[in-house]
Amino acid sequence: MAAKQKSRPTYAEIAKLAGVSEATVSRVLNGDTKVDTDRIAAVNLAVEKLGYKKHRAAAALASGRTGLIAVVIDDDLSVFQDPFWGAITNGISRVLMEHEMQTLLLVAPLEKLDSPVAQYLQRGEVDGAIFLQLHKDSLIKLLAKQNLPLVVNGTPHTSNPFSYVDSDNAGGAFAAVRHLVEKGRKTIAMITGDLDNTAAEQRLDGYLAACQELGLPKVKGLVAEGDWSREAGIQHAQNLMQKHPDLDAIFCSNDVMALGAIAAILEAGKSVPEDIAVIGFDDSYLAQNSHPGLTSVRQDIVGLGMEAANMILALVHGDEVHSEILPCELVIRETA
Amino acid sequence: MAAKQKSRPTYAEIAKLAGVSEATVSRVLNGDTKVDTDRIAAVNLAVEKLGYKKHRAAAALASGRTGLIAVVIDDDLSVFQDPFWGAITNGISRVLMEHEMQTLLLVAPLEKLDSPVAQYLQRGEVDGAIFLQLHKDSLIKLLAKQNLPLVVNGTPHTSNPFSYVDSDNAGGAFAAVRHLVEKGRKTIAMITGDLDNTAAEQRLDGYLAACQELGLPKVKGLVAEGDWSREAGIQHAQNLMQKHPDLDAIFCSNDVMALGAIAAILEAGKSVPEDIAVIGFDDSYLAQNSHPGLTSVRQDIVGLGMEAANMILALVHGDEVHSEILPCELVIRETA
DNA sequence: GCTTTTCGTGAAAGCGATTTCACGAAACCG
DNA sequence: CGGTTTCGTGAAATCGCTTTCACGAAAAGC
Repeated sequence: MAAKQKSRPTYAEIAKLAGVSEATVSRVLNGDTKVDTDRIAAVNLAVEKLGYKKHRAAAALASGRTGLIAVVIDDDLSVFQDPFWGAITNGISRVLMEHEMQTLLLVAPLEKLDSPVAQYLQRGEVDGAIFLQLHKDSLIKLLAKQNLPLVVNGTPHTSNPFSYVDSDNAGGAFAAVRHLVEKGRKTIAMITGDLDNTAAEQRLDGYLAACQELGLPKVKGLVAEGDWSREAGIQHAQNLMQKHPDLDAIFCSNDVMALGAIAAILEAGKSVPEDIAVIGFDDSYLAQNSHPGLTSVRQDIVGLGMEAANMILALVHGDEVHSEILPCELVIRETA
Repeated sequence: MAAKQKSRPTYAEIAKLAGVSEATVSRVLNGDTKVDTDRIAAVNLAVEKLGYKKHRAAAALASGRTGLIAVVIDDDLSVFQDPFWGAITNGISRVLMEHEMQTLLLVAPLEKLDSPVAQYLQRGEVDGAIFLQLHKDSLIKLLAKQNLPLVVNGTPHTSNPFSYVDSDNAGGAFAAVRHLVEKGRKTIAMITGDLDNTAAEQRLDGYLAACQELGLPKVKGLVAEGDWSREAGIQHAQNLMQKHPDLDAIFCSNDVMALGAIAAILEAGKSVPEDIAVIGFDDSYLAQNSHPGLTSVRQDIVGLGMEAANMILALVHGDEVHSEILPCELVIRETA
């Protein structure tokens, strides 16, 4: 049924060939240092000669460690279209593979604490888990309590003790606003993402901090809460233009809304960036292929993935880790 | 080191509670029908009561079946940005999960036959593999020879005996051209993808077939071979406009090139779709968020994934399968 | 009605690693 | 220099499930 292999070598054969016991083979292969140097060499030689590779299932059964790290994706429909998780998973996978660990993909709705995925994770079938697109903390808390090594992508809402990786959303937003100011823009609006989301919140914080520190006059009504959608971009851009005739820049919390805003601006007979400059966030495919080219804040998504993987490896290994914030970079194109 | 569980129930406990032997428990849990009905019920009841879940590693060790299906992604850099594989992997993952199988992600360069991934696959650590973005057939052939159940996404180059899933690329292209003709377009050019790629080839075939069947006059030089990039779209659109002043439509083999073409057309002072209509392929994020809205051929990517998963399940189960071609759908927006 | 199949079942032998435990040798101690 | 530790090592138990095998009972065949 399964593929037939020319039966793989086992510890028994290595032990015989190297003239040691199976226990010693295990010690060598698991990096136990308290083994005679000659024996280590002998075992390694035998391993080499036989082309031996560990049988994962057997190792997992005996040791309780599976060599698997789950990448958990909270599945709502938006996920299908968003290249973000592809990139981050890619980064994770590379790092894990280098360390002989495998990436197990778990895509499922996580709303319930007793969902199949939740149960699966509690069952010890993976050595650790990396959560992407986290909406609620409850499951994580539960798992953390059970000592499952965990890393979260994105800053958690509550100040919980779990480690996370995130982009410097505030810093990226700050850089965007600074760029606009340097270009002489005076009335800079922002269309935020869904503010339930910590990333959206942080980007708003960065915008507000920049406005303050760079001495922009405080104007009411320049911040509009969007929901990441193109429609929100269009709608809010229209409103903003109407309410603020002197509006000369809009910073959007993602590229989709930025493109929506640009469409609305052009529709209104104004030009980008001459009349109104626009900056997006993510430097997605969209920004790179839009016309005119969208200036946007780039996150190092693959880097986030690699960092997350390194953290989980450390945790599994029993080391302490601290959360990581990766810098963002402003990519300047034509719209600002 | 690994998470500590309150020790899970085992066959021993189920057997005792149900008053049968462990062998019978195994039979029931693996769907062996030749067991007394009462005993089946008793076992199921015990399983329920104890909240038992099979220990995968143990089952894998004993049976040689791992319950894992590898999703293999040939890793070149473009993968990072392309939402395609995220969507298809998502489709795969859902179906597998429903069948208690797990999705193992393998992202790595596959150029060599002795790469780590290649070795891994040959080692029987997965029950089957689904290949995405296949560039060369050699590895697949090797694995097929070793009886590893395989499904490929995309039509293979050579007519090999492995099963595959693909979109009806030719049909999609045909529909695009037909739409253009129905809109009264007379001089329809095509910018293809990299023609080493079977999808690009099939889309070209569809275009050519449509031209012929719909009675378009044969004009030399209306087909330009691109490479999927925005730059190719720009460049070829410029050339085409120059060589064919009466050009009134361009069909592109993907959305990225279509957006490039549109940029070039606008740059040349012409309008879309009034002067020149443009249709892309993929109905990606880009098409949905572009301005003006890009008419594009949609593939059912998640459907491809689900189909691939069903096929691999059948193969693992020992059933025969036949390759699947899923229909494409033209999504009409503003550019054509 | 007696032999031959078939059928359901449990005992027990793996699957291939890991890990505990005990033992002899070497190193350390006072 | 006797005695206690430490150290490297192998034998053997173990992980939890699957599967073969043999056996008694029931069904079928003559």
